[in-house]
Amino acid sequence: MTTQTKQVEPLVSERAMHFLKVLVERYIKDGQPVGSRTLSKDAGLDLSPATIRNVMADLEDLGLVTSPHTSAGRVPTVAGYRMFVDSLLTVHQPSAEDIASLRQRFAGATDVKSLVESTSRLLSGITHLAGVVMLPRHERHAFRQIELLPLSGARVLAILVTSEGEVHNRIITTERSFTPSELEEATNYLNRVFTGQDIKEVRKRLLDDLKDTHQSMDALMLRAVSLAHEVVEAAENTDDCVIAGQTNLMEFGELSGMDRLKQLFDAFNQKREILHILDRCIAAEGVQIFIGGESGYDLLDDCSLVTRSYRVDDQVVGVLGVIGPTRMDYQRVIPIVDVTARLLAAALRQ
Amino acid sequence: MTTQTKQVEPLVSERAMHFLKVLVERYIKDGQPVGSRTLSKDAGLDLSPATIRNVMADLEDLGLVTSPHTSAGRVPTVAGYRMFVDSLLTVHQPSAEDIASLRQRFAGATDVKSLVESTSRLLSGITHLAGVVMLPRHERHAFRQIELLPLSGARVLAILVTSEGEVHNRIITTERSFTPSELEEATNYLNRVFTGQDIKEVRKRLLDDLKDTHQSMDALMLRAVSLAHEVVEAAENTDDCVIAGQTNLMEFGELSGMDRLKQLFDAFNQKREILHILDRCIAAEGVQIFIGGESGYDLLDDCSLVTRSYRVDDQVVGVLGVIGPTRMDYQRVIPIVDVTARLLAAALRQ
DNA sequence: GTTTAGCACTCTCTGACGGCGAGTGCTAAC
DNA sequence: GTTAGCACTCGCCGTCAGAGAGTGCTAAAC
Repeated sequence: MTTQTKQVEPLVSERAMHFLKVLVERYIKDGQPVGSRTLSKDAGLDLSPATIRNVMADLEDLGLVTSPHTSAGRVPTVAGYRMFVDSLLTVHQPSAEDIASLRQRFAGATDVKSLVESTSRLLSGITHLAGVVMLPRHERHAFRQIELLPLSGARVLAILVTSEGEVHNRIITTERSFTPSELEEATNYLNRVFTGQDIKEVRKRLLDDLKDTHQSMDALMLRAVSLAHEVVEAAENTDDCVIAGQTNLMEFGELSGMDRLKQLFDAFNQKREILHILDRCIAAEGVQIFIGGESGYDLLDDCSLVTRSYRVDDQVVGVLGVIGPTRMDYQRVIPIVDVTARLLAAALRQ
Repeated sequence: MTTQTKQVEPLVSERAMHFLKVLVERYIKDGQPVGSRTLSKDAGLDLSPATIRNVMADLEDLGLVTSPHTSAGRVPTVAGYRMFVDSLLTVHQPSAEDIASLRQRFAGATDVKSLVESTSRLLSGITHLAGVVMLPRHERHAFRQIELLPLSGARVLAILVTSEGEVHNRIITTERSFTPSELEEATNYLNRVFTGQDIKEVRKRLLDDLKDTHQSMDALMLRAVSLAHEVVEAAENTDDCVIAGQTNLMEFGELSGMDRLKQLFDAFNQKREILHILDRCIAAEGVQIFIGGESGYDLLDDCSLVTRSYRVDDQVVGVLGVIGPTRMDYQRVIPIVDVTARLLAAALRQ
């Protein structure tokens, strides 16, 4: 906060930071409070445990570490992790085997949905955490083709294809039944008028048309427009995400309260809250990290979230990442999330 | 086994069966071993605990109950549960509120996939167990329409619509790229020739056509046929199932070994083994019950499975059911599974 | 002034011990 | 066939003591 130009005692010494780094690394590895003796061996500097105890007391005063009870070692706090990832972490390239595994498994995905699913599985498999990938949300979809097919009763099957090759279909129940030729006429009209246009434009125009009922459109067109409108809405509301490898979280002792875990899984199934958090990352550049309660959701109190937005044609289309315990191997996970986002973007660009 | 006509001592007395019934009911309710004292109060008959202890010893010899340790009450064995559901259970109609809840929530489902998903959620929600619903596997799909749209590169978007209103789409990479008019020609050909035919027939004919390369078909048609063939295959391989409410299983103490549960969840995610079990139920009439290891999968050792096939037009199309601990409320669950299957069948019939 | 050794203290973990409660099996009497 | 009585067996729970780990503080050493 109050960084001054005068060469003053730094708020927290270089050495203390080094110890914090070593402590966090050690804790991430073992999952157990680390004591002064252990630290004195790990740190490389030739200092006795007693000295280290003094440093630890300082770090505790700063709120960077804490001890579960009087005579246990120290454990990083959320602030400690934050300091670690912000300033202490040396992010190197993902390991050769990780990157090989990533590239290799990024092969034959046939459509967007399954590409996203396998990306999520990939993330979870490689990190042993839960992977989460938002389905790409294009800012603009170009309307390509619509097809209206009669079904039994007063139901119509509407199929909308975007220029990106996505197919959305929906069964719509109408007030009266249409003959095949009526539907064909409507189909032709819609395709003639809207093909190639941005889907949001289409939507707006459709809404306008719907309001001006007294316009020259006859009842069938009106109805057709309303059908198309429903389909367009369905196409727009495809904000969803795919979570994979939830069960990996069951292997971490620190999350093992059964009811705690149940709540977490239930939240994953609901997806709403998770999506809400991801939404907040969508605008951010580079890898985002939420540690512990930073996400604002109590449920994720002892979880961390590492995300990265991915974009196609310089336009953000989604977010992907992993969820795991605060005690996760950030050093390894961050670059993995990073390259996965790039790979997914590349795959979507086709 | 050796039921004889001569009026001989029955293999197991009427009274003992009554006690077994009461014991199972009590154990299902409380989840704790039930002792002779409790049983003597519950059973209605005016018998002292000592008498009941004798009966229990008999039941234990028959392998119908067991005690976790010397001085605990008795607990039903798999054989005990089996006897209970086969002979002792009085299945009555589902409670009024259950049936109301079922009917009410069976409303607005728009397509098959989401209907199945909500059915699965419904099952799990109402029973507090895990619900599982196989996607309907029609014996015959009628080919209705195919659409082939060019994408960037040598890729083609193929959309197949069945008479049942199901839409299958797939991106297919071809050796060379086709012009829109070429694709249109192929589309017209396929629709002209195959519309209304059974999809299996179509498949067979396509395969035949593919073999006779030297026939009069030109290269484009051949390729189009092969595209359609791929789509048809994709449409056929939609044997999948939807599992909902897995987390409900976390609330049962008896399944609470964390690693045990993880294995179970992993199996749910794989779906393969679950599907395999369900497949075995597909031919069976009425409600099927697998108790404990009866399913043959170690993973389900202390789980039971209650399933029911559902059919449309007198033709089996799928299976649905619930998975829960062996200690589940069969009396309530069985009729729920039963009517849910009927309701789903009705909904599919539209 | 920083570092270190020494020491008392605190807290967890573990295993042993014993009493309590629940329930059984057996025997003998009704 | 049924029941009362009794000894016995376990699991559960609280207590207790000892070991181990690690701290905080103080005083001495560098």
